[in-house]
Amino acid sequence: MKRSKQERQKKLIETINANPFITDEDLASDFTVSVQTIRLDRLELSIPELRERIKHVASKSFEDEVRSLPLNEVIGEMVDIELDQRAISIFDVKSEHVFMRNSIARGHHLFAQANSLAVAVINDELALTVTSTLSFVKPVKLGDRVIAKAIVVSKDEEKNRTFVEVTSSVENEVVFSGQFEMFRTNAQSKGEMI
Amino acid sequence: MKRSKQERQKKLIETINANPFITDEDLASDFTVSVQTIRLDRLELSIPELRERIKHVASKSFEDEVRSLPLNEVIGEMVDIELDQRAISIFDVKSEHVFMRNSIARGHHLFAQANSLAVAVINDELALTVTSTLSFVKPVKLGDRVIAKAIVVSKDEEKNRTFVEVTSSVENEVVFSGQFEMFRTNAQSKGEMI
DNA sequence: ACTGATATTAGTACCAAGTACTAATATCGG
DNA sequence: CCGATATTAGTACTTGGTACTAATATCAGT
Repeated sequence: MKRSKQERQKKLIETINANPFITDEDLASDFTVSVQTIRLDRLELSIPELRERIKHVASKSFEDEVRSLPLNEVIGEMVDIELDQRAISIFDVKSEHVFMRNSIARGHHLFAQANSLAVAVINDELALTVTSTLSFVKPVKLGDRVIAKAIVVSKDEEKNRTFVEVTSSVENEVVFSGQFEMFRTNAQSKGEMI
Repeated sequence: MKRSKQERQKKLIETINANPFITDEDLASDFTVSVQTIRLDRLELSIPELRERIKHVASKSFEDEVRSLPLNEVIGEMVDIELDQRAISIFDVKSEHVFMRNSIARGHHLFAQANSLAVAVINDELALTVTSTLSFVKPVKLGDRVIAKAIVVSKDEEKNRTFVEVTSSVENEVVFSGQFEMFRTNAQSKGEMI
């Protein structure tokens, strides 16, 4: 069954990679060797102990959470905001945002940045996009830093509408612009609503 | 400094949520109480010990690893496509797509579904969105299944433009519609372009 | 068959970060 | 001032290890 040390160690790496949550004891019985052998193997291969492995996976995910959640809140990093007036955010185009073929950013990421900025600039409990008109002026490429500026251009208090204009640029060249008509629940709801 | 037990426990929850990697000892010195007090608190609040917390975070992330990526290709699941004619995709609204406050889907997810469908329906090497006009007709809620239909309405061969109309509905009720003007690199580029 | 090297196993002491439990003090509210 | 609640202290025990020493196995080559 068990071939050489090398072979065991190779499988050990695979096994631990597939399931970092396995203890030395379990590994030992899996490989039908002693716990000490497993520990010597880990030592030689410099594979950390269970608890360190788990911690690593956990902390990695904890950082990612910051990266993946923001798909909820504002897309891009908010650098300036004056509620009901204007807001600015920065969005760095990474490989996960572009078409493989040509490294051009997918439109919905630009929209997401602009739309979430339009939502954020509105000083209210709730803001929803009603309509919008977009213009993708110039392709945005991998590595570009997109700066989006949102400006509140007008309001229709009766209809609970706010009109926001967002312009995104890369190195001072406009790449995208959009007009957003936003619905807002207005300030009656000053009190907490659960 | 320290108010009541309740207050401490409330802050304890917050602290641990913010950083699950903290030990009882560190918590004790943070709150200037004994380690035992912290342990009693955790017991009462049924907060697991550090190692269990870490394990939880790690295993959660281990499963999630699949969910965070799909923002790349088509958003939603393509169920039908006839190139240059029409395409249909389904998108299930999950908790990561909605505003916490009211469980309404964020606009950019609906846009992303529609936009990626508009891109997909175009039978060409490359399709880019040039302009679009959107209408968010009705709020989409957590748990809704959004069906988007894209139809190619016209073409301007000279200008390399294709016009696509996308209508999204939930249970046969229209929730979103968008007109997309798409740019396409046309069929000269039959040969592979790297 | 014998030797030396390499590999494996066994065993001990120790650590971190706990649980579980008992018991002694503090602190507060009526 | 008394009793209840809260806090602290202390001990025994647990997991999943590290670090280290020492005893065996196993194998390869001469």
